[in-house]
Amino acid sequence: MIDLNLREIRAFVAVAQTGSFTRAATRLHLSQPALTVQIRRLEELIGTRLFDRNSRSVALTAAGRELLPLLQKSLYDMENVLHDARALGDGSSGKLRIACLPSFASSVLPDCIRSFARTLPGVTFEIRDVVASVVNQLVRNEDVDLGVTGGEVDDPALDVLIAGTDQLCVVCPRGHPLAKPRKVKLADIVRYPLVLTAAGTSVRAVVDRALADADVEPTLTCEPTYMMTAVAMVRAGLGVTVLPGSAREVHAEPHLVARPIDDARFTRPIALVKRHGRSLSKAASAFVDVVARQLGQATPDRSHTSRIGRESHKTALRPIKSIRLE
Amino acid sequence: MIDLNLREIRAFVAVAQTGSFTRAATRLHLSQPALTVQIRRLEELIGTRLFDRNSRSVALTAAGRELLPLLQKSLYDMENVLHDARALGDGSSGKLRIACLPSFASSVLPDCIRSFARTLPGVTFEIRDVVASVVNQLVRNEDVDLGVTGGEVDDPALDVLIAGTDQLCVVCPRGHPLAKPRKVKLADIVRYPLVLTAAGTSVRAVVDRALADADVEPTLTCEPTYMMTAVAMVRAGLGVTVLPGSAREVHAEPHLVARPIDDARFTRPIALVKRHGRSLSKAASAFVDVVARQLGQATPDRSHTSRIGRESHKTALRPIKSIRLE
DNA sequence: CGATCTTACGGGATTCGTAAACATA
DNA sequence: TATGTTTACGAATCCCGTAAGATCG
Repeated sequence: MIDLNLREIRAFVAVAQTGSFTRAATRLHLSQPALTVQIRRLEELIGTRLFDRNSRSVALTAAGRELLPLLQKSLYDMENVLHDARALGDGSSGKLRIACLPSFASSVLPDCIRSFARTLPGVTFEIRDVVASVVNQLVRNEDVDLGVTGGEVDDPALDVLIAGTDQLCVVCPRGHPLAKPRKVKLADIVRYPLVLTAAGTSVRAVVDRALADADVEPTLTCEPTYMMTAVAMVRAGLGVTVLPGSAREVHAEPHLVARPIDDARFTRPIALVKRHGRSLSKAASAFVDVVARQLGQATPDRSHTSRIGRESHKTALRPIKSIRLE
Repeated sequence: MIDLNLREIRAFVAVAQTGSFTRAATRLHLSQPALTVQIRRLEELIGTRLFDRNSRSVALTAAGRELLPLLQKSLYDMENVLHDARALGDGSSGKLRIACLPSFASSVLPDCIRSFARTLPGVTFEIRDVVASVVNQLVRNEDVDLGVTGGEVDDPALDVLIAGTDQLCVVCPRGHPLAKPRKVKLADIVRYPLVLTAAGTSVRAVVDRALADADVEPTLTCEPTYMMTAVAMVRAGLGVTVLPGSAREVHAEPHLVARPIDDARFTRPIALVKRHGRSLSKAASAFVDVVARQLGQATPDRSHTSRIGRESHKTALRPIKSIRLE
């Protein structure tokens, strides 16, 4: 194994280019005798003279002439890689892999990425919008760097970086009785036929538990897989549905209204998680900061009851204020 | 400027590949704490963690994962270049550029190359067969590593490595009066019409000086540029010619005889030269040795008078014994 | 003789190995 | 608790800069 220093190659290149030890030493910010030693070391390492030199002239030997372009290219490549490595290190480049709940992916996440890209434009993203259980699995397997998941996180393989809650809303047509009262209670909701997303999502888990708690059994009209389907069914008058307030689908229908449910059980835990035992890259922790800031700005205000339609489209790029930091 | 050691990259690769500091240290013949320090140095240099590690597991970080293939490739390339460099250094590869008199190029040189290639097959050759003055100029300009030149060498820019003489021969038809006598003298030759190669060659210079010395003026039938032309003219009966005994053309005509001239002035100095102040590569000095050995074997014997024809073709690959070491 | 490379040498930084401390499954 | 990483520290080495020496044009 050849123990070589990049400095020695730089020294060789510098002497070859300047044709003088003295000038090369100046360029390298080195004393000239030190350069002599470096070149000699390199020559001994390689096993041949690289320069024919005397007090008046320095010239490449045959071996040096053949080696110069090769070593120069290797040095250049290596320096490029190290440069890239530094960029990776300080977070100014790299790829951030994120698994994310669909509701978050379609609401807060795009703004986070936009905001993030303003300060670190070199970072690219790989987003996977999947249900909570898959998010957890992807983070566990280190297939992603960060995960936005729903439900309680009690997996020791997962570290919670940001915890929050997502306010669940009841979605009903404008003019529906539920659109009127100041506070919507669980008891009010179960009076109407319900459309609920299929089992497996964290929202459905929350709703089922709350219903079981209250020992009520609502009429289930339908159990679609996608939230957008649920919205369409409500629009068609098949009943009302319960969705995360952060979900973009909630605001997609002009004739529907979303109202927060005044019941502590109807909040869904949301967490930004990473794999336990794995550190975050600079870029990743910068992203965590961005998400925290984005959510920190969020004020749980009337936007829950905001009417859907042109107004909401105007503000479509602003974060949806359903998620609250804990 | 990043001051990096190849050892540190090897350490990174080894740990990444083995997934363990201990195993990597063993592979690198290093104590494990030393490895820890090396990795830490590299991490500080790059500015980011490369491994997430605790007492039970070692895993690449995101940055490490992206960097590993890049650094591995750079390391691989660099090691290849260094390997090639060593091969260049010990003479087992490289290109040898030689400028050479045509007579030498067609006689002794091919055997030297063949003999050389047996021990150092990795070395390639670039041969230029040119007249003496051009040989000298090419060596002076460092366009070639070695030169085989004719005539006295008094250029301070040229170092003589091997000095020898080339016996000049008179070439005449079999049965010609000059083919008979035991010793051929200058006076014998000038009785016949002469074919002499054109001015500029070292042979012509030698002959001209000898003739001037003796104050004789021969009949010049023709002054061809190429020795082969001279031989053809002698074959056609236009006269006799004087050629270096080493020239292959001398033996190309079955009906001609070459006889050494018994006159000290009819020897042409031959020298293997290099550029003054430039060292020889390992391969080059090995080649000088081969040439010396080849010429050392040469015995200035009856081969001068050897009849031309099938016999000479049989021995065509053996060195032509006209050149004598000094 | 002057410009430039080489050698000599002392001080400081680097790097190694040993031993002890520390951490995690 | 056992395995494996990190920290601590002394010793050897490496590497630089200064100063003196050597060499070629």
